[in-house]
Amino acid sequence: MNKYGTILIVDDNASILTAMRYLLDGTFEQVLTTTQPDDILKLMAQQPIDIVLLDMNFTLGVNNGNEGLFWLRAIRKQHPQTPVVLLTAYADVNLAVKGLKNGAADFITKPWDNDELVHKLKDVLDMQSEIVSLDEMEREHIRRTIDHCHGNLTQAAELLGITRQTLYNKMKRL
Amino acid sequence: MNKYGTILIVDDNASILTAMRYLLDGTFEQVLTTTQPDDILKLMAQQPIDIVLLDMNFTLGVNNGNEGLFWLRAIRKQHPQTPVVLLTAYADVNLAVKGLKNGAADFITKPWDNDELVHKLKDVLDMQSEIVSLDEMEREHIRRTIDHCHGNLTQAAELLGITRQTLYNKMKRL
DNA sequence: GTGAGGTGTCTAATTTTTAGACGTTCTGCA
DNA sequence: TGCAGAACGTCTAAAAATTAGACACCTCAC
Repeated sequence: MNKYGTILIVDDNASILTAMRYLLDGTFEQVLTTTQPDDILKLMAQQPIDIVLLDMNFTLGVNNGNEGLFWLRAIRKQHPQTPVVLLTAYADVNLAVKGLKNGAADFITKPWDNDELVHKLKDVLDMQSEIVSLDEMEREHIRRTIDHCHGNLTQAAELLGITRQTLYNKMKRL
Repeated sequence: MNKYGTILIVDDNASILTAMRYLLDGTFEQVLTTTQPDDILKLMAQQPIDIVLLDMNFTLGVNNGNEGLFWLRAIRKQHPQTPVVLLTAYADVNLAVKGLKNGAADFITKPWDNDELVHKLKDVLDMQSEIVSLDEMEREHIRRTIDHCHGNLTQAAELLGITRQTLYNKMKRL
């Protein structure tokens, strides 16, 4: 079975980290953990992290998840390509929704089901690893742009920063 | 004040449609409404729709929102670029979350606040209208791909479907 | 130490993009 | 209805980018 790279787990409860490490050791090549959210960006700068599992309920400071959202945004800002999965209390769906709208890839409620957790993490990584060719990306973006301009090719070309003729070329090539 | 194009509102309650039409007439150039979800794709095929406001609680058939999710998916499949905003019952956050994960742009709970509704719709449209140049999109995708390959340029070039030299060129041009 | 794989650089041929021009068609508006 | 501005479709020649292929160098695992 292929392993899934490096995961970083952030939770202020050390025993949860131990449980997680034990659970995920077989799935990931490397499992990093920290109780200090301040360490997140430092760790991510030191080495490539493939996914972050972030607890939203820090007992220190305000307990409304704002701190979790703060760190989520900080991670997203520095590493927009790294998926972040949230851990929230079972009741706190609202917070999870806020998290999703701030770019989290998914969320998991505590207490969690081990199999489901692993499955969700794998899903997220499988999803985001679909890197497409530059041509394919270009095609898709051109299609979106033309659609956005309701078919006005002149305007679409201008938005795309290319000449109208080049847009014709690219469309002909399909 | 610039108007925001065409909105399509889908709700099986005709009086809600009337209220919506009255509310949104000043904000949108054209307000289309229907009580028949079957009409959605037909209408969208006939003319460009800029945003869809979709009720999730159809009284006909099952009332667990599955029908709403079904239509959301149908819209997303045919028109992945058109934002869909969901209308759900106040209690039904779970359904809204499912909707967001199925590609909805946002959701609004019934009963709704008029100002908030208009504001959310505008937000969604302002957001998605950020079409970037082809170069910018290319840069971003290249950055993501290289990151995904942890810096292995040969592998990144192959994934992108271009030669290594071309990747060098594009990176030099920044 | 050696072989596989990645890097950085080069060349010459090919392809793409560009600016600019032209007449035609569409569209909004008076 | 007719007009003007905008978009369309097509063309040219010059400039720029991409390509395949080659070469020497590095470094890491075995």
